[in-house]
Amino acid sequence: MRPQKVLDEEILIGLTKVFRSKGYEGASLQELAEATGLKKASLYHRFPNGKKEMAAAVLVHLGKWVEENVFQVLSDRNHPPKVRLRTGLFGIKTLYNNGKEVCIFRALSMQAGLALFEEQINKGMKQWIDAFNKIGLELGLSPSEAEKNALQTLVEIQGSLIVTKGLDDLDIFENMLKNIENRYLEA
Amino acid sequence: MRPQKVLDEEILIGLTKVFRSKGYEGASLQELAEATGLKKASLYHRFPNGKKEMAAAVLVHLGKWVEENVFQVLSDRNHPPKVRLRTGLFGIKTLYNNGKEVCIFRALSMQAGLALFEEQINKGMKQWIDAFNKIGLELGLSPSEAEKNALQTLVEIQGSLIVTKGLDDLDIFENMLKNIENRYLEA
DNA sequence: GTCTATAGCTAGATAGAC
DNA sequence: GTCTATCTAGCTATAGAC
Repeated sequence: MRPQKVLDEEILIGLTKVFRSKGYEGASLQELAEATGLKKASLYHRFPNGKKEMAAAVLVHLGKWVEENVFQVLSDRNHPPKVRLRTGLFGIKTLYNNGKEVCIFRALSMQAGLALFEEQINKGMKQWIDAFNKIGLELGLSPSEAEKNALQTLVEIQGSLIVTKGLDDLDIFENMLKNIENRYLEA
Repeated sequence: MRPQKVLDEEILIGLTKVFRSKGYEGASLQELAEATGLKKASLYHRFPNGKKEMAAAVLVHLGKWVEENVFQVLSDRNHPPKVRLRTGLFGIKTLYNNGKEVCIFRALSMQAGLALFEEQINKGMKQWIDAFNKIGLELGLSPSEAEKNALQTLVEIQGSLIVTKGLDDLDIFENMLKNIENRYLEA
């Protein structure tokens, strides 16, 4: 076995960067190869099913990151709910690089005909709502309020990312995260 | 002069449909031609600068629709502010076809390197905020509250469109419009 | 496992007849 | 103004040497 020239982790980071900034259709194999430091044919060796598989791998990779740095943090009973909420929101801030980076769901949801992504996106969003629903309950919200707050939180994160980019103003994302935290703590 | 086989309005409707559902990179000249009922070469006769010009025309066309059916409605002094708010929000509901259609800003903001779109998107978002800021003031909000509410409204519209599509649940968009209205009226 | 080279295709865009 | 036919460039993907 010949040693890998580029580690899997580094490849995924490169792929993520390109898909996030260019979207699925906009990301060319050329760019993906350059961003990973591999030649096109080598990328196909790692991902035999081509571009689709690369994008799917990016979704899984980011999903794992969120699982560790957001969902697990929010549900970690070793810490009080308030601390978990704060830490989880910090994970979200990191995920989107303070609002500079786009949500991968958005980047990959624009191309048609790839039902695989739609399902992963649907599942992913449900996980987000579920995670925030639970922390809301632990913070003393009623079931109906917790549910409402969780949906609202997802909407505000997604919406503020769009508006942050459109108006080129990182404060919008930053402030929205603070508002989300305060709404949970005041309740 | 030979008569136009397809009217400008119809062409724009076809182009809009494709760009909105496929995004900029994902929309092929093939599809754009089919959607408009013209052949590719004929499309180039109408839009000599090609795909870029077609997308720009779509932005202008939708911008005019919003100007008429949202901004002018919100600022029409012939009606009381509450009625205007309700009617403007109904225009927004129509614009996005109850949440089934994507925001054109989102559809066109994913491709890189076309500064033209970025500028139009930035300008468009500022207009939205400005319009909601004014109606907020007329409804008796303080300047700082009106500003906050206007930004929040844009975030919630954009975010709810994303989540509505991701979770395939039109109620999310519908309810968010109601929440927006109530927040203004209760203030 | 990585590479060079290239196949096969479709994209965006044009030429020129009518 | 619309069409058929076509160009060229870029795309995704593969073959096969090392």
